[in-house]
Amino acid sequence: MSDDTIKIMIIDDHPIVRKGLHLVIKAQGDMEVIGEAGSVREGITIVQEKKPDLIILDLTLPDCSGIEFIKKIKQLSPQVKILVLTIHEEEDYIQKVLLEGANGYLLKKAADDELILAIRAIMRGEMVVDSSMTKKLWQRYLQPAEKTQKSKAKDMLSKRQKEILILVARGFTDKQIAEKIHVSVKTVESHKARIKEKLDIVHRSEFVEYALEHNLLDLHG
Amino acid sequence: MSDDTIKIMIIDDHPIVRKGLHLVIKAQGDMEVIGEAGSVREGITIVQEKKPDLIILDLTLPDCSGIEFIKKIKQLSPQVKILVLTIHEEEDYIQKVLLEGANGYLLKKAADDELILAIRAIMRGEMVVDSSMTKKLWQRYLQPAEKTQKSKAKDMLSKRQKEILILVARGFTDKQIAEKIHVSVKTVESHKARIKEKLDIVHRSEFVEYALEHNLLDLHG
DNA sequence: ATCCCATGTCGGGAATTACCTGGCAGGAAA
DNA sequence: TTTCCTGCCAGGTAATTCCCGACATGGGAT
Repeated sequence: MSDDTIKIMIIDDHPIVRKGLHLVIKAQGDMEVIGEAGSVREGITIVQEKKPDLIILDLTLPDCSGIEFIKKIKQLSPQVKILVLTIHEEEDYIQKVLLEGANGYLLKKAADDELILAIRAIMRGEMVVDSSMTKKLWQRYLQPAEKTQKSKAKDMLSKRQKEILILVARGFTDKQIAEKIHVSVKTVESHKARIKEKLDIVHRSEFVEYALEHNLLDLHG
Repeated sequence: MSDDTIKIMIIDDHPIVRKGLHLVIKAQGDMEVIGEAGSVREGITIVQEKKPDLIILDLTLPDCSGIEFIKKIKQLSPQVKILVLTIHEEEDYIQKVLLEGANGYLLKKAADDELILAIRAIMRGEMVVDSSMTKKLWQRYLQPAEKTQKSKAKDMLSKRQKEILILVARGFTDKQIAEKIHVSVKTVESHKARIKEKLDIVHRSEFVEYALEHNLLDLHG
């Protein structure tokens, strides 16, 4: 801790990517990879043991979402810097990630020297966001309440509503949904009605569109 | 060409992954990376100039599908080996890729020494498939006609049927679809009925499921 | 040449589903 | 405490989908 070597830890479920990052970092004189992990479980253990200065984190981990991980890490050791490195260009992710306390958000399509620059910037206390994402960020924040509210609507939907939104988008009828969640068809209908009101939508296809845009579908039960 | 160094080219749109691969390969004594590209256009040019022995190819490229690329390369220089390295675990991909003449299919979650082993195996003339995919392959080929036909059904669906399948999955009503493609509601209905028969499905949700499994949705018009 | 069959195009009428209006209870927020 | 939001539910009506058909066309097999 006394020397100024930056202790870095890599969490990514693709060994090849880990290796690449490892080698890129090792090529720098003042950085050192002190741990690698392919899952959240491993990750947390190693973080506690090795106490890295900075964690390079891929969001799509097998056991749980990277966002949960950020939350946990920031609880355990708030001083550790987190650089998210991902393929996701969706706006939702970056907002959540930054709100959870990540210090940087870089896309995997970034060049490797961008990564090094980002690490140094973060260690100086700056926040780094991939340039191709900043445009989207600006759009989001410069937009007046109107659309912004809709964008935030996912968070405004209750758990139940989000649940039903997804089931509708997956093509289930109200009846099927009612059976799935053990309520009457009428209840499902009124939930749907309120979702429609909130999101200002009319057609079923807009449920799908919304779910698609917010990555609520993606192959699973 | 006279010495036995394996000349490798990397095509992947993530520079960090490229770097990683590059460094992993360079660490071997008998391999050399003679070119990198982040897109198909670049890729083809470099292949023609540098004449690599083996191409490591990511399927998700910005300008066009990796499958098209394989086709082109195999036309231009049939002797070049192609190792597909991807995150896609879907069965569809691997089948197409191998049919197009790829010599290997590895997932990015593979370890880096697996990659090296794969390269050597391919250069010996073997075919390499990621172990986590082989199970799926077996399932596919061991299954009697019944389900296999369903798997192949996507190709068996007519253009019109596929078009309608997607629209249904996107949540449009028959009426809306009819307007979109300028036919009567009744026509849409009979198309749907025939799709259902072919795919042996009953509910709308199965349209969505099918479309999701076959990557027919993914954010676009 | 002829038959077969998948495809693309339609209807009528029945069955199912979704929508609108309205109500009620409980909890959180103001 | 009052208001707002949520989750729950019904009746009646409108819309959608399903199940029976139909017919013309064009490619493949016999």
